[in-house]
Amino acid sequence: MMRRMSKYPFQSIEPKWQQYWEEKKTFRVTEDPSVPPEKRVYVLDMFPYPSAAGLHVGHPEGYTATDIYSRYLRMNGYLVLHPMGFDSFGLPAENYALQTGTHPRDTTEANITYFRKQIKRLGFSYDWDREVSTHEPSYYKWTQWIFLKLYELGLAYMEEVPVWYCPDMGTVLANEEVITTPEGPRSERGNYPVERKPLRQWMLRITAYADRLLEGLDQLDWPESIKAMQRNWIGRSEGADVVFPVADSQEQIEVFTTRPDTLFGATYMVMAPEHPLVDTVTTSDRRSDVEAYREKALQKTDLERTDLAKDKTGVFTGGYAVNPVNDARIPIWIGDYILMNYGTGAIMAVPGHDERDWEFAEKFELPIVQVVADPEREDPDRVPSGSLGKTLSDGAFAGDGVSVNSGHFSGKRTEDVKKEIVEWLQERELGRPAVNYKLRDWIFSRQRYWGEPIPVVHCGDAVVPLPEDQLPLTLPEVETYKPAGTGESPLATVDSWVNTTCPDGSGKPAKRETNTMPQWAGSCWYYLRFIDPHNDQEPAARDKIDYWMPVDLYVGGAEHAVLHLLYARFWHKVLYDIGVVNTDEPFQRLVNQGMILGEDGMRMSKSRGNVINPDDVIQEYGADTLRLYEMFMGPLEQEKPWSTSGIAGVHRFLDRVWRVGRRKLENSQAPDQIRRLLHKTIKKVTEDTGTLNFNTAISQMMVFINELHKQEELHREVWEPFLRLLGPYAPHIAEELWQQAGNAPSIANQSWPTYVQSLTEDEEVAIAVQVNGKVRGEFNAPRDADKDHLAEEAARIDNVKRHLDGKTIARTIVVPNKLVNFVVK
RNA sequence: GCGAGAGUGGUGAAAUUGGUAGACACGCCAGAUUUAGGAUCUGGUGCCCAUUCGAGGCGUAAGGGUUCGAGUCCCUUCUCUCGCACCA
Repeated sequence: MMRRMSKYPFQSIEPKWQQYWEEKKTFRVTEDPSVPPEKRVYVLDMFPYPSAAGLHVGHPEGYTATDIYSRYLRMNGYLVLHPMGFDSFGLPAENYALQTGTHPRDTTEANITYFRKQIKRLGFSYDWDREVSTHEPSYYKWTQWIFLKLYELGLAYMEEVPVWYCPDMGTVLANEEVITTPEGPRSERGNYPVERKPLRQWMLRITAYADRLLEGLDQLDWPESIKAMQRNWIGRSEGADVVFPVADSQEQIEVFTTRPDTLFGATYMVMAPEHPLVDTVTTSDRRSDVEAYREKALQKTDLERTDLAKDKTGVFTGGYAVNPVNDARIPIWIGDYILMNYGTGAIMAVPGHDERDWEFAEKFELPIVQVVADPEREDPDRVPSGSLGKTLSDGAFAGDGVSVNSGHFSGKRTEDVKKEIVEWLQERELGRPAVNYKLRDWIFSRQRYWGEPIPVVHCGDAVVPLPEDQLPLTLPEVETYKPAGTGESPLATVDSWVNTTCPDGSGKPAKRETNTMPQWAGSCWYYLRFIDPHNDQEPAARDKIDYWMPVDLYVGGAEHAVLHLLYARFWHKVLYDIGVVNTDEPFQRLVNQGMILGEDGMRMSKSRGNVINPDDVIQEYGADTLRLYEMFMGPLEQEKPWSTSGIAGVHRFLDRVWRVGRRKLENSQAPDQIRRLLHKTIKKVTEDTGTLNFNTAISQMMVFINELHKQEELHREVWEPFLRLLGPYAPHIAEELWQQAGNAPSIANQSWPTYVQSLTEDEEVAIAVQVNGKVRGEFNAPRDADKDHLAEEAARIDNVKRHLDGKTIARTIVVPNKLVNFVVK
């Protein structure tokens, strides 16, 4: 590799200023009551999991963005809370322990040390006195405390549920941690096969907050896509529960439907194979078929019940139900496309107006009846009652229309029928309005070692929460990190820890809960701990929470769109309800930084060999270059590929800044043109920094430096404001040049430069001249020259004359300071 | 299929309320300086013609519309990315 001949000694400048900031605690922030609320800002990064691989180039992207913004705000007189910490519980450290026997704490803390060092090398303006790590007992004491609150509120409970179990990891995973792959369901982390298994688990009743989680989204300044994903995940749907009596029986089957208006078209029912009434409705002659199907379906849950769903399957139970609106006897089937854990686990099938039911009915030759007509395709009054109308000529019609073949509801619009039919059912106690959610309760326990122990004790069959004064319940040392093999965590093997006495005062022997919390737990509330990181009386003091919350800007990757951001919102709302926090939502504004791809435009990965290591970049070009380059690549939110020559270009800019800065500073007035350019630059950089459009701000600074570079002299009156603009972006070189200009550090404490509007506008402007909308010439005119004058001037241009020659001017449009357009015939 | 977003030079990208498309940077070409250079400096660079002078044509995924004027507004179509995916 060739030696770089840089004249710009970033190798010595950067450590110098990092040390300065650290020693002087330049970025420490304390709550100052004299700062008015609108001048207090909380700027937060998603804290990292300290992996063994160290920082990747994606980390500095978001971190640089918030750093620039924070520095910019400080220079504008804001008090900025800008902390950093580590999400330090998690599976990789435990897997490593499994292989090597190294305590996860040792691995984790070594990784944190390395991460912190790497992050500091980028010169971010964090208040490091507020650093927290979720694995520290002083932190997870309060994670456990919040769990106890959830338990008290009935929001944490135990239940035997079919859960995703991963034999390779010996643990249970949340639905959200399981992904569908061509090989079947797999763990999101590690890509291990997983299977369904009923196990007793801790659950959090997030569904109780479904509506509030949904409604809360409206007031948030978040990307639409993230809000849409959360709405979709919550999956609220309104409809009705309807009761179908089972024929010749006292039993009844309840179904959930979003289309009560199609009730007259329900020609059969389908229940999930696991439905408790299957046995009851099945007739003896159908029993063996039903049993066999059920068996198969239950096995299939281990595989992809959803993936095999392309071809619908099911069997007839032999039983019949009665359609409550028309007393029709309709057959009851079971089919695995009906999920037990949504709605009531049974449906009324309306094949005419539901594609899935249509498919099923076609396959098993079940009757299809049309009960809605599409007025755009046919006249509702002429729909035949015995056969299907035009609306159903190419399959089910699931849209809204006008009811037909529906007794006295016929002729009315879908929307109205929905309402009226539910009222009709309600009067007869055959149904009621109902709401369902796709959102399920959150499976909260993990059979792992490296997580927060769940602070409860099992006294016989009773679950007794640990008293608060016994928190934190710390992790014991263990011999082995292997799961117990019984579906229990490694903690189950530590008798001395598991066996305890019941905290109810009876002193009876009892056993500790051996499950631990998922990694999401610690990250659900870390933003609150940053506010008061050393408080040993409560998670954070309420007055400090009042001072800072909510988070004004939260920046991180879109991969946390649903999980982390939904869980954190849930906890926050609970904390709001019990008075711990002052706001209903934690993160007012969210920005997702786009992923940085490899030079080949592909996702960076070791196997592709396209990984860029930030350490190498800093080594070769310096932290300021890395920061500036990542911001210059393109809009923050956008995905963008790395470019090695692109970073060299940005480095060239800083080199040039440095070389310009070597000139002797003149205290005389700068040329008018330079002063004007400075003011334009201040304006552009101010606006773009405030709106996080860092790429265009940088490009304006480049324009300025390119111009200064052409000059012989350097004037203090333009140089110092420029350095202050550069400061948030490339803080090390800015500090150094600021000092070299004879100023006392730190530039970070300087005020942001202001511009004079009149100086951002040139006295002379270029006016484009168009004939019929095509540019035919250009001339200079004084700013704000009057319209008639501009039109006259424009018409004098030779080329314009040629195009006007022999034609009549029908209209002349003059846009002041911009253009003149002659419309000719 | 549903939901969200995006299509602009060889590349990353700019472009107030509709007002000179391509700022800035990379790459490339030519030149200067240099023992050398992924150094530095100067000039050029959307495409097609002409190439000596621009009084030229075409250009923002495709087609249509509104307008004196459209990357920007409206309609239709296509492509791509991301998310969800039998949720009744």
